[in-house]
Amino acid sequence: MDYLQLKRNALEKYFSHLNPQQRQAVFTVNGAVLILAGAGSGKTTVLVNRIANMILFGNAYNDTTEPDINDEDMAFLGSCGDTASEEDARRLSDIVAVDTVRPWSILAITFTNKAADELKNRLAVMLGDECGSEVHASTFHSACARILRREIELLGYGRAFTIYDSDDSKRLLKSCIEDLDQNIREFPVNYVSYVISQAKDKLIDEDMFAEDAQGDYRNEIIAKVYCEYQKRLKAANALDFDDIIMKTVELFEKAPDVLEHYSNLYKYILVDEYQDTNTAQYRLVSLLAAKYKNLCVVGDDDQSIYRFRGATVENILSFEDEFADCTTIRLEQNYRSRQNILTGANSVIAHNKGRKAKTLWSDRGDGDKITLCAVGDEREETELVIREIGRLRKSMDLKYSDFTVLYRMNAQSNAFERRFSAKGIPYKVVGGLRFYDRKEIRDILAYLTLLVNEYDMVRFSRIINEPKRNIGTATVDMINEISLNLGMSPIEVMRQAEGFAPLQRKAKVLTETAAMFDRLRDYAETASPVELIDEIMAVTGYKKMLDADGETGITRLENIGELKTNISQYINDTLDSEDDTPPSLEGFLENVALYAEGEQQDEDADSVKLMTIHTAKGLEFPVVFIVGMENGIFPSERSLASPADVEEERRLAYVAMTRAKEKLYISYAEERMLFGRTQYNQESVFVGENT
DNA sequence: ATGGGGCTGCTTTTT
DNA sequence: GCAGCCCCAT
Repeated sequence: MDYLQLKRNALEKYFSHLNPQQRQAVFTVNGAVLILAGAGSGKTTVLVNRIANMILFGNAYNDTTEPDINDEDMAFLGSCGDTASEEDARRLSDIVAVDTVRPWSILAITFTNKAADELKNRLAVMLGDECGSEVHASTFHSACARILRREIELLGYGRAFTIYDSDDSKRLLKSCIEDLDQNIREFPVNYVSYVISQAKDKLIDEDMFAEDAQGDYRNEIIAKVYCEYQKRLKAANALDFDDIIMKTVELFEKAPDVLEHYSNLYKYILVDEYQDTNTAQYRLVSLLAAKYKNLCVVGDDDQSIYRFRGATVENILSFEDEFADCTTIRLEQNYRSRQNILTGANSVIAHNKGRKAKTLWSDRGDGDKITLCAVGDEREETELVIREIGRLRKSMDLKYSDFTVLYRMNAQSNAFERRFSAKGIPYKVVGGLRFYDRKEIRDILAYLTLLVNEYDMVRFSRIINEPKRNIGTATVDMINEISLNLGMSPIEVMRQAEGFAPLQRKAKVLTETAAMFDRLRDYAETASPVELIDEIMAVTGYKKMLDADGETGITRLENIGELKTNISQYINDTLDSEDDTPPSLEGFLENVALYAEGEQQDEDADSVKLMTIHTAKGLEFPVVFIVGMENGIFPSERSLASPADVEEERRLAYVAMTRAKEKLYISYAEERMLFGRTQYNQESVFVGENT
């Protein structure tokens, strides 16, 4: 056998735990690659192995040059086993490697921190901790925030910018609408926020929006609000989530040398869940990949369920047109579910038009048929689920944690929670209120933020009278107005309260409070963040306030204790990771803003899981109940009018069905109490489509 | 400036 | 059904 043959055999053996399509994806290193990865097809495994291949062997598999090889190495190539040890891998790499990629030249982008963490962990296992952690695996937002921390001064913001989540940004938006003297009823914050966010997702800035709005009364006003909102964000030295992407694109377009720098740094780019990218993210990736054109995107158009937040399936659908020499690979073997479940899911999704046809298959056997259950009302639905859980626990020896109930809307969890409690069935609602959304946590974080960025007007307004200091809304509005007009920070305005006529009556309390902030800032110079929180709690009277608040006060103090634990953990983790950035308060706050993980849930707890289908994406469970399969619920009432929306709902149904490994139940009720009213629904159109 | 009572409105969610 | 928000009374 010649060298090329031996080399390929050896590499195929090294990756023999993958199927042929997965291996093709792993070996295709250069140029544009589209990996259409069906549900449960081992997508993350492919990503991890592809990165490992790039680092260890580079383009060895497809390279056709024949180097001089000594007999000993040739013999090794012919003999190296399929359970290659790390030593064997090194030697194989020494012999065959061609154009290997340095780990830090790889940018792997995901949507969630969870996905980024999983990628990092599996890379560390496969490549060793050191090499694994050198790969840049992060979310769109943290990758961009990292870049902006270095470069944002080019756009006129300060490097200590704060990141506003949707609650912060809605507060700011509300103040803009009110100050522009608009009727809040006619321009509800949620609506305006949605419109502006949609615009930002499409890279439409306030000037472009104003131009497009000409002649449309509502949009003309929204354009004014948008403009004011951006002005205030900048004054507060803050970016909202959408800005993080949009400003990075703006930076790259304005400063070609900066783009050049990052293009040279990230020579290989991988994007996970590509079907969920929006226009801004698409543009960002295009800009970064334009120079070397090594772009690999992974996704499944059938699992695109985030259209409502700007995701455009078109990005994945048109990828092959965009990159003419693109290699497309389909992963259709499913390692998760029984065939009967997949057959049902395939048959439902086949009703969608304009998709990249895929047919999932499994060699795990047929398994049971999907169980369809018509019930009278939501009460009967819960009884059905409880009965089946009891039955299967006995007959199949399953644990509570093997069961999951999936629903379309959070409001549907209520009926299950009540009945599960009544019957003593342990359950856990996954998702919902997050730790960092709690009032007390947001308040303490607002204090911390102000010590880093005293221009942050939203956080200032949040806590300046919390606990009560007799500084009411009228005074706060006045401070903010002066601050905006003079370009001073609100705290600076308070310091100089004596000098502003409208504030003179309140001057005493204002200067005192400003002095308190100054002392805290001095304290922060030398104290650890945990000590700083204790000092804030004591000095501001926040602790006193909670102490006086009985039960809720105790819980809230406990939560703040939890926050302190999180900070210590962050500091330890950052020290351990030998990252180039040392731990800091700023770093922690960014971490909180971009990594607001949900409630820590003990994975071991033996409980039935309740969650929305959106939350379940990417997860798998032995037994799944999809409940409320009724027109008006699923597909949702609001989607019924638009075929495109119903298609998205159908994809959602597909995601739900493909979560199940062993058994799948689908139920629908004739009558259902929702939002305090009884409604009568027909079975969902999707029910009939699954056979 | 603050607290209480009525009214609305309400998919899906991550960053 | 209920939470959050607005307005009004104190």
